[in-house]
Amino acid sequence: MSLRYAILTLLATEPASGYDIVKHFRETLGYFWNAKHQQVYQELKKLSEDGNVLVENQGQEDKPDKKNYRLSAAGLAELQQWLAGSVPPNKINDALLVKLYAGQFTDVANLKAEMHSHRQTHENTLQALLATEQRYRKLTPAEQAHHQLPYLTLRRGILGEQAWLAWADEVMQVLDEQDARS
Amino acid sequence: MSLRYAILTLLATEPASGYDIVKHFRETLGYFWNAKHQQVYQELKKLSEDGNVLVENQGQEDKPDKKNYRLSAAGLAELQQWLAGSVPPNKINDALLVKLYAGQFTDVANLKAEMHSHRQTHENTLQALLATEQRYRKLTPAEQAHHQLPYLTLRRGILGEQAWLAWADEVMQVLDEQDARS
DNA sequence: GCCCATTATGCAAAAACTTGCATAACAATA
DNA sequence: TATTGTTATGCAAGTTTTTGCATAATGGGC
Repeated sequence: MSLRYAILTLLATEPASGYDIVKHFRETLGYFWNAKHQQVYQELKKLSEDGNVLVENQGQEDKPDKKNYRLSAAGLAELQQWLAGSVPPNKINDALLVKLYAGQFTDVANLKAEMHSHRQTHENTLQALLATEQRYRKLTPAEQAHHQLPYLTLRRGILGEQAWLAWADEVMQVLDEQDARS
Repeated sequence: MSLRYAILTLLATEPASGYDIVKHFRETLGYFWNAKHQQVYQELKKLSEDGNVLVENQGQEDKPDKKNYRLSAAGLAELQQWLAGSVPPNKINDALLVKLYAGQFTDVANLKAEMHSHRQTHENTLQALLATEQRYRKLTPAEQAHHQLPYLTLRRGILGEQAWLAWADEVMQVLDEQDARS
């Protein structure tokens, strides 16, 4: 349900195509929002039918045509109405933790390999977030103030990933000990 | 898709009813798995049809009858097959971060109230997890060793919640400053 | 020249998940 | 005594999300 509002939020800052939005989720905002392209296209269609966004077809010469979406007054109103309410706490479903919980039914080597692979992903994410933070820190105070709230969400990503990696170290230590004992 | 394996994992430790499983998710494992009761009942039905679990109707005197599910050999095999593969990295969709990101379109008081309310939830969760950790620490070394992997998932919950709260402090500080300036 | 990645959109079907309603007995509380 | 909470299960319908397929042009590497 909140995908709708995630899209409206992006469009509130600047007009974009479905492709742009998907790219944004994948490359920049993946630490707090993820969606497949089909889901985004479908939601944009609905938003368009409901009058929350306006579409403009843009023919491009060397690339496929794109549809440029921008927020309508009604769209901004709906976003603000959503913002006025409270959002439910996050639902967590973590398959990796299920696997660890059930770890006694598989071998330690498997668990170690899995942790290793996930740690790589999280390390990559953290590095990308830290690089973004560096770029933020080089902005002028006025620019920083302007992006302060998005920056706070970036901080969530950074602190979250650091905590994940600290946890992974604990896990690897225990798994190494288990390995040594067998 | 992993709900299936979360359920098989719980049943691998001990037989349980749908109600028991839901309760377990809600009260104990909510920091890494969540599901509504309907979803659990539906999945148990499928697991039963596929021969992965065995059912036994238990009449109870003062309470409604319950269905006791336990893992079959085929169920254990399927769980182990799933464990042998790798699990995809977690998909994150955090509506609170969307709201913060779009914070410029609402007022600071609203954001502060929302953060406050979420912080309360996370503090309660952390306290519950820390209490569970204290109980674990009072076990004998042999018992601790037996629950070492579930304990590692508990650590994830604790480190995750602590990181969340540390982040919330950063956010509240910024929001207080913004409030003071206006 | 062939394959793959990127840009750009979409339909159709399946699977996963939520919401609303329904039943039913007991215990505690207002 | 009426309502609410806990135990215990489930159907039916809806919404959300995923998966599979499809098209189409350009540019780069082998």
